[in-house]
Amino acid sequence: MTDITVSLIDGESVTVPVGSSVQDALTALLSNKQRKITVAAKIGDDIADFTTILSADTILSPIQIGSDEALDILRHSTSHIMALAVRDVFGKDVKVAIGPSIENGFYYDFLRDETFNPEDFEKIEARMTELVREALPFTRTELPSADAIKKFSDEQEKYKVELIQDLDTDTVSFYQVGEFTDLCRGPHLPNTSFIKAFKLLRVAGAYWRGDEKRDVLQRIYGTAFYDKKDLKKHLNALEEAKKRDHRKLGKELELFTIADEIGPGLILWQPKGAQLRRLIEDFWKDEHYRHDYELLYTPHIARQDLWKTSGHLDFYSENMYSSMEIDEVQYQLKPMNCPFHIGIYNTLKRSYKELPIRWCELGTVYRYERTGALHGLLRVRGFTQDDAHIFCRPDQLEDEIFNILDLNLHILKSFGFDEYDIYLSTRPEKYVGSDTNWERATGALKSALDKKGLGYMIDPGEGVFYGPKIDIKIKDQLGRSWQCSTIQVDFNLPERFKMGYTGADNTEHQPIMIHRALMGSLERFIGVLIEHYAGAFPIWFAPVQARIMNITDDQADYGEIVYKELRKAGVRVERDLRNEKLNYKIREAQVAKIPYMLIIGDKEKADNTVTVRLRNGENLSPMTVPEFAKLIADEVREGRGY
RNA sequence: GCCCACGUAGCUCAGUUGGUAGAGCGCAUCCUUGGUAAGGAUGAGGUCACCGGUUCAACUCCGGUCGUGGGCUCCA
Repeated sequence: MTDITVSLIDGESVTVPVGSSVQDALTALLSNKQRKITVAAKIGDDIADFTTILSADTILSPIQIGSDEALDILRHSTSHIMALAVRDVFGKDVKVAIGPSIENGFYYDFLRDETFNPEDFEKIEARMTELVREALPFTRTELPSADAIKKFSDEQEKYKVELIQDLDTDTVSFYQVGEFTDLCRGPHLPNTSFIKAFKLLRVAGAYWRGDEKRDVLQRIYGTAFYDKKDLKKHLNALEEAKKRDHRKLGKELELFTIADEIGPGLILWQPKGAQLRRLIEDFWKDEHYRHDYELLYTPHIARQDLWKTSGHLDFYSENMYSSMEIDEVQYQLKPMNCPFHIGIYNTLKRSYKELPIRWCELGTVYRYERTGALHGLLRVRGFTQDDAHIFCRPDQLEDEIFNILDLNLHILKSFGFDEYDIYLSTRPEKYVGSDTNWERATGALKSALDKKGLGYMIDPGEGVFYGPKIDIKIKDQLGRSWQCSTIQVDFNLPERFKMGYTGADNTEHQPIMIHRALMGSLERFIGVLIEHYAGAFPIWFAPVQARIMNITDDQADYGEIVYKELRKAGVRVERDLRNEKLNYKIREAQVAKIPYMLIIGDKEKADNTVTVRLRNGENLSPMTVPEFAKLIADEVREGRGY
């Protein structure tokens, strides 16, 4: 038997006998102690199965522990182990569906009459630990599809039967670990001993194949790592995210509330939340003015006919609230602001010289969301979009998109977001508008992104039926992504509302319309801001910038004077002049995440100063009230950018 | 909407096998006047989400309604 030499991606090579598999090559590799432990390998772009027979010209790239791919393989394998453990503990009456790896973990869907509870988790985890300790190998086999269907029919595994039927291939592969043989493409770990750390996290209902008309399965979520430290780190991150939950902080910091008697998905802004929102709105309006936008206000309801013309009644009615009758005419609550802006456009005959027109509005809209979809500030039924519509000529489109991106990134950056995932969505199967227009618009979006130097991913066919769009997801301090900004080209509404302008050639043309929201909605954006800053907002938009606290009652009168002076100077200041110990007052201010604590005792009163404590515990030397007001003003100017 | 869990004082939560409720924080009053993360005492707060049923008796058991949370988008 002759040997073959398999090249490795890094230029090395390994020699194995003819007929060897990937596993043999990996084993040979592992004997070289210099290399890190490998859990799988890739041939080209495909993850190679261990049983794949190698040829001499194969280029193998080993997947090292620590890579994202290795984590996927680990988690997918752990889901098999969990399924095996579940059936060991609860019997084969538990039917299995699918068990993929997902971001940060894995799940497996089961059909079982009783529900899984936390005590069950302990039993399952205990059994999993035993299985891991046994270092059970994962072995691959293949069967003709017909035989596989028979096998699973005999075992009454109807989900597996359906999966194979839908695959429509001649043969299917299986992986066996212990007693559990699962339909699976692989790849898997060499054996279970690679699973060093795992944890089951929660159980939730999930429809078979995501279809709400089909069986509801029980989905057990878990996560796994190659190292116990990584698991601990991940669990700590989950804890940290919990602490930052905007619903929890919103209550603790008295920012907003949602009341049963008022209704789900309807936000009540408390004074501090309202202040926070006002500061954001003011900044937004100022920035739009500086970027040559005009501000609009429009009503919350409109005649139903408007929504017929716009087409919303045809394609959006399930998200709209039912109509109300006023003077025998039907009116409906607005789910979008666009038709109103168009209404303003259409009140005058427009010339090409007027374009582009840039109109913005903080427009409050109402949309029906299913109760199960509601979530704090992030998904609500009444919300305020930071909306704008730009009406322009085709030759202006690219510049306008560029300007929007410019303003968009500037605003996001001002709030501390400078990492983004950008998606460009192209023409879907069903669409309106000419192919030429679509191509031109998509090209304009692309070149604006390129000019701005922004990397982006293409979401093919994910555009809205009326035009292509750019979506921007921002990343918060914990690295989580949030969809906020959207920029959409629209060929539909200008047509439906018969919008026009007179061109230089004295004939009528149709303007292009751009919809865009940068923060998405104030509700969502503030929700994300709360989590991003964990409630400790920068000075320039912190609802409270400073709190005055006296040491004894003797300085209460001085505290009042300082309070009035700072308030006049425009500082957002509170006073805590209660008969309490300083320690106690500092603790409360600290919990409330107040940026500056102004401490006044006899010394400060005599010198006409305040002692400044920062929320990080640091102290500044005493300063006069005007000095402190200037410090705040400077910091605000720096944060706002001017 | 669907599945599971949950709903007790303003907040965070206890409440054993059915016998109409507790703690801490907060709040009020008093004592204390204390220099950088909780001083002490006393007291007031509850139709146990709502509606109905079982029972001599329901916060507790059963049914319904409303609301909240985790999911239902990642597809061998």
